[in-house]
Amino acid sequence: MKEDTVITAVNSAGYPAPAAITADPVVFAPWEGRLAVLLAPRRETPYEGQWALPGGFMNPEEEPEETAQRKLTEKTGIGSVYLEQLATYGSPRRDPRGWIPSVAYLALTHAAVLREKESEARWFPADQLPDLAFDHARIIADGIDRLRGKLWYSNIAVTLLPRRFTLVEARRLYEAISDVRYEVSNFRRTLEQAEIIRPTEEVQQGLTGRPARLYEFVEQQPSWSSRRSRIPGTLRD
Amino acid sequence: MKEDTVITAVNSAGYPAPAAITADPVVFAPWEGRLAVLLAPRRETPYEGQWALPGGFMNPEEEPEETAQRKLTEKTGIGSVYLEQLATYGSPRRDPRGWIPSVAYLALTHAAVLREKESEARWFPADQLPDLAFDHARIIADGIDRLRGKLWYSNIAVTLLPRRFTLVEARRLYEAISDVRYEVSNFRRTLEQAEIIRPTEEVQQGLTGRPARLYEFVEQQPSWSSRRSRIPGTLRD
DNA sequence: ATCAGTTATAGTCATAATGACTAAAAGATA
DNA sequence: TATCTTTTAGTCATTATGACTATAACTGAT
Repeated sequence: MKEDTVITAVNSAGYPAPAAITADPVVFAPWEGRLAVLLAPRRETPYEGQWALPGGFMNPEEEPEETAQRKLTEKTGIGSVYLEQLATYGSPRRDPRGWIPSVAYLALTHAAVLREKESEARWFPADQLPDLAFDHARIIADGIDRLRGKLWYSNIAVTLLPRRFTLVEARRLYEAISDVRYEVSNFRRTLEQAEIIRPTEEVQQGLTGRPARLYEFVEQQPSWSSRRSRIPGTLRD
Repeated sequence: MKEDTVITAVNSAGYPAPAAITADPVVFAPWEGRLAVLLAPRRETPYEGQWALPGGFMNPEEEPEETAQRKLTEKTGIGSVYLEQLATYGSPRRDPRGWIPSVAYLALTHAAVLREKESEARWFPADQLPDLAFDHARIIADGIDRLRGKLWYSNIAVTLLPRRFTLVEARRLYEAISDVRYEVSNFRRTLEQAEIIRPTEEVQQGLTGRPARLYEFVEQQPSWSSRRSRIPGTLRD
């Protein structure tokens, strides 16, 4: 495809159609104590050389979520991750190539799944992003908002931590996402009382100090927490 | 267009493209004490004669949200409503005509905006829906979930009530949406304490009994409530 | 005018949750 | 064994919540 070429499409009924649809995963992971986003360099026009979300064109017969996962694997080598739909960006001017809406996905995983040697993709701290292609900066900002919004009302963080983790690890993650410091003791009480996490029998040997107990998430699949708060009392009967 | 005709599209770069994209508003309003959804009868194949969301095809150069509003007005005569993106339904088999993703919108308004005489659209109780075209039953279910989820954590109900309202009106609405009965006194306390609503000087003369004070929403635009709950104590500094 | 009958508002109060601390436990090291 | 470090495990005053009870403001009938 030549530079500055606008792609168009007309359907068999004679009406203009979108030139294509893309699916773009916004992949988050804890990385060096911070929340990081996975970006891949663009290898083609437009925005060649700039960083972008590791997404791409949907194929016919493909669910958008499948596209997000497939493109993520193609561009970064990363396998199956947690995906939830974020939003669709459909402004007709968001892509210089033409009318190409994008379905964005919130994706969560661990930083370790990326083999940096075998991929051109890289982690970037969520608050220090490079120049991004298309409207991807906006999409990432919306992804961060979603993640923050669900953090304390779901066990969404389950996908960002190993199966067993210490309270310090969990607290660092929550602090990295929300950009707020929590009081250690109350942090544990809140998560335990909301039945988001549960202690196990295991402890982890630290380098120094008392060994930390290992915790696990109560449910395995991310879901909204059952605890209702701020909702007024109901009537019996 | 003939029945059972599949529409296809190929873009100018030679790749298959979606045949079209639609935008579908899920319009809610309080109606006869219940939560109701606005539906319009389909006048064309496929699903001719069945009830469907009042949406339709996006034009090029159009934002999806504009499409949702335009189609709503075309099909029901209703003017500007509150719109927020709900989700995109992109399964390649969701529309028998071909590859046609739909961007669904949550729309909120008052039942009175529909002039029933001048439109074929109708309100249906959200828990008594007729057979629906496409995957619209699923879309509406997701819309109800979204509305319930935000009910107590935002002032989203502002768009469903008149500018000034009584506590009983507000409570009936909250009960209709959440399908839960609330204790009167605690209901008021919760909404006032969360600074979602605020009392005014006015009172409304009822048919019988003590007149009810009129309330208003604190902010005018729907937004997430500032009150943080279940989030553990932070550290000072 | 007074007295029910209604519908709203305005408390009360025991219990639970929250925010801010303090104490103690369990390891490594001097 | 003393000391330093990192975690866990309380304590406690304050606030929020759930479930009631009391009072206020109106209408209509005696």
